[in-house]
Amino acid sequence: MTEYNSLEKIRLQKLEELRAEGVEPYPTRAKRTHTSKQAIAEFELAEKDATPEVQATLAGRIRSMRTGGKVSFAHIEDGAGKIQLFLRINELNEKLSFFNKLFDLGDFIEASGVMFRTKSGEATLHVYDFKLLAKSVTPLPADKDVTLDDGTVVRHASLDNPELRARQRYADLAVNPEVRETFRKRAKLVQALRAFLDNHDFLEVETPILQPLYGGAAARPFTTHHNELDQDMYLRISFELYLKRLLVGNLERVYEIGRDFRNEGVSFKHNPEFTQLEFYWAYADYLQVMELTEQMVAYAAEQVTGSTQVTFGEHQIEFKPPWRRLEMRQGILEASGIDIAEQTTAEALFKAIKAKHPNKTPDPAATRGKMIDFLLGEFLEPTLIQPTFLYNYPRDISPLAKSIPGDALTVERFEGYIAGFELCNAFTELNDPLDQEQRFIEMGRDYTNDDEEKHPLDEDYLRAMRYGMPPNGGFGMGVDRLAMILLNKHSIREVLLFPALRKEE
RNA sequence: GGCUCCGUAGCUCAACGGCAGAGCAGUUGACUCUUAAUCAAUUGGUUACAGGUUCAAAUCCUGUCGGAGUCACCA
Repeated sequence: MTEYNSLEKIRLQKLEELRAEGVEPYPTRAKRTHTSKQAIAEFELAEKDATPEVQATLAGRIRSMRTGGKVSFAHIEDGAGKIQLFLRINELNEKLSFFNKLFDLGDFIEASGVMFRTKSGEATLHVYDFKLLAKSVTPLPADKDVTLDDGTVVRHASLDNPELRARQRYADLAVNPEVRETFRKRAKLVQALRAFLDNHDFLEVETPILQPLYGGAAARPFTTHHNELDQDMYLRISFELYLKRLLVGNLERVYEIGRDFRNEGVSFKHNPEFTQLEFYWAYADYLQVMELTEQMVAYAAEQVTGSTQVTFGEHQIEFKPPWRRLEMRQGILEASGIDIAEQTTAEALFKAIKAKHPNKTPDPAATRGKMIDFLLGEFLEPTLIQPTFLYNYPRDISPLAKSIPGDALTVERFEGYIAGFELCNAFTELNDPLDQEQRFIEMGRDYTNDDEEKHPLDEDYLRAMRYGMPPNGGFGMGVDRLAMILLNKHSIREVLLFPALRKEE
């Protein structure tokens, strides 16, 4: 049974009074002829005539009320904006006090009347009749600023608590217009990415989220169970292996935008489910993917913000191609003073790091690739503020990427870095089934200490590859992270409508 | 998971061993052009939860729950 607080009890009482007056507080249908924006625009146009006559029926939520005995004002807010209502006893008679007494902030109403301009100059609907559309029982968080006696203005942010804002995103959206704007822009971002790929002849596809075997990344999966099949299933950790199966099927350019699930830590840049974009491009290599990537992201930035240059915290980020290209060996050499090409084994590399940076050493049991990744994260990554393609990665941490001809330790892979963190990951895809099988086996050996993290060997994927897979370039990007950068939000929770939270109570 | 900080009225916050407060919101009344309306009066609390120390606990201690930050983890 719901327990109501004192404010809610008062509103429930009003709800009963409304019913007693014969007013249905939740009528089935609403009517409107104009949005707030349309009504104002139409009125401003009509004002050029001597006698503007714009009749309108508006619908929206009451956001402020200034009630009086014989005249009241209110603002309602709809999807397009806010508009003021003017209610006068002359037209409404006893309905005015009915409005003053029984209507509350947060109620949805429908109001009909004629547009006019108040003495203070605001385009306003002179209300001839109104109707309740939905009673609000729980008050929305108050939003108002107050000037104190000493003259200082205290802004009472309507809803500021990050936990409440995330848990009750509906209330956050209802009272914080800038939050609505953030999510409109996020939608625009996804639209722009989709439009860009569509225009480049990529086919949008949907592959299984619920999979008998997970793969395509090194991450712990969520596990579930299908009752009728009596079989464990996994929520996907990447789209990669399914999308590449489609290349075997002669679909030359495919992409998917959807949700990945990784059963790992939560942080300002990690949510257990996140939106991923992956595409695979037959007959292309990672250099061509690089070019397409910088074009795509620049296009998206422009569509979302109107410019290829955006502000992220203290940084001005310029997305206009071409982006900086930095070979990983060179980047790590400059950032840490260690040349990974000279250290061809894990043992040698560990010694070199320990000699140079005794306070910053990786796990001595790590593979060479993991140590290189450590150097990258520790020394190089924080310095990559402007969009940068870091390319040529160690083979042993890239089991799905193709080796550089003549270099057994390195693969054709790049990651895009912006504002000091990883945005995307791409490579010339491995299409040799025998090499791929070998890599799976190697991964299994490297990860034996941690069962959940090892790359499971996907027999069906190898079978698909044996039919023949065209050479291709593949790409993956965290859409939430791009949204963070474009919208200048420093936590992934700010760009997710409903971020993962522990359950209440 | 480790460490640090936080949880007080519907919302935003004070009080930091000595009577639990303010602004907004709410309630009652006044006001026929208000607009972050104004004026007068007024309601609202198991201080997240459980235990302990103390003459006295929102305040100090322990535990639990939830959150934030950070580290670890995360190609």
